[in-house]
Amino acid sequence: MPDAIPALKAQQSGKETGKDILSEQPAYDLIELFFFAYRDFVSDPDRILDEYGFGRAHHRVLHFVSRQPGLTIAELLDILRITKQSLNRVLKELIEKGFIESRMGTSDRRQRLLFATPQGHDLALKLAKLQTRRIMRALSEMEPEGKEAVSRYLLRLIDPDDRTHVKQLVFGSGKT
Amino acid sequence: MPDAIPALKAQQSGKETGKDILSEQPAYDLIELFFFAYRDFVSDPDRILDEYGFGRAHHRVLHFVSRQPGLTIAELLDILRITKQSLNRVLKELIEKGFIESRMGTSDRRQRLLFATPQGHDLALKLAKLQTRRIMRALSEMEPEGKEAVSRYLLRLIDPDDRTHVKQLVFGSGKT
DNA sequence: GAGATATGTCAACAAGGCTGACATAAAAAT
DNA sequence: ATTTTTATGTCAGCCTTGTTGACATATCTC
Repeated sequence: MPDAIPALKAQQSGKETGKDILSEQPAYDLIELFFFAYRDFVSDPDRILDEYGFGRAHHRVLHFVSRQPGLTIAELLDILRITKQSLNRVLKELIEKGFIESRMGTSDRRQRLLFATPQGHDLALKLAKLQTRRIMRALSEMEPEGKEAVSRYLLRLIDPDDRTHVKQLVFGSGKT
Repeated sequence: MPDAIPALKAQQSGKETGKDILSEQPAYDLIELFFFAYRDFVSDPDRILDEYGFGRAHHRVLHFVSRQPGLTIAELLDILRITKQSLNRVLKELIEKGFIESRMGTSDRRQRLLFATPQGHDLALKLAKLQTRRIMRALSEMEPEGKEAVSRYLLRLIDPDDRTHVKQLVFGSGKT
């Protein structure tokens, strides 16, 4: 990281007020690459979603419901970090159009358990494959350790409090 | 990548219709980690932006103008991929509040060259440092090759057509 | 039975995208 | 020199997706 070098020198030669110099020198490269990568990454599904009259909000909901059959509203809200009113708007549309089904909870009948219909699974898979194509292109020619590094990096960008939760969600159990 | 293994087996044992099996098996882990990481990454600056009456759109504009003094409207539009009307709304506010300055182009007087004011640079730096803290936390205990891998991965997620442009923007010249 | 919890819903609003139409000044082309 | 193209600005209205606040219902828990 070229940006860090002048900072390090400044610190070593003189005295700085900041606590940790390395964290004080902006990592412009990773900040900007993250922006551009995300910009392009989420744009792939847009065209397809459009055909169904859906947006990115629908995509997120459908994705997690498809991945976690039986997800409750509360769990989904915790994943997406939006209000129940916002969620309900898109969820309602997904249900009306037959992509998601809501069943009453068995142990707790106040809960709604969400399931993707076959149609819902199809669409979710289609979109996931599209994004996977981009990911595979980026991973190609990359060592397994490289993929490991990327995975660990992304995981550690997440708020520490959420990491175990996310790990469970993503990997199924609790490893890294 | 555990997801790819069953696919590979399916392909090797039988015959599939898809072109490339590896790209057909959803990389759920990287898809979801990317979502959660981005969610938390962009949330850091929000509180500070709020104090100034700004949103994420203002942040993006300010960031790139601060990083590239003399950026033109057209270049900014190309980076952000939004319409000029959308850009103008937030840009106007940034100029009115004294965070960005717009000067007439010298060689082409139709152009507006954008510059961050000292106040603008201060805010941009403050936000960049905040995000850098998260990045450094994620990179800690990571080998230099790990950081390299992350950087290359993000770069290669970007549309191929844009990569050289982004490289120039991010790294200053044209290396990788 | 009382209170807490999971969800649904109405209404209003804000941010930040979009389209379409039109205006101006300056550069470029003829 | 005139015409055309380009870079930007602006008005008006719309859409998606987020927000808050208030209130309703069913069900679980104590």
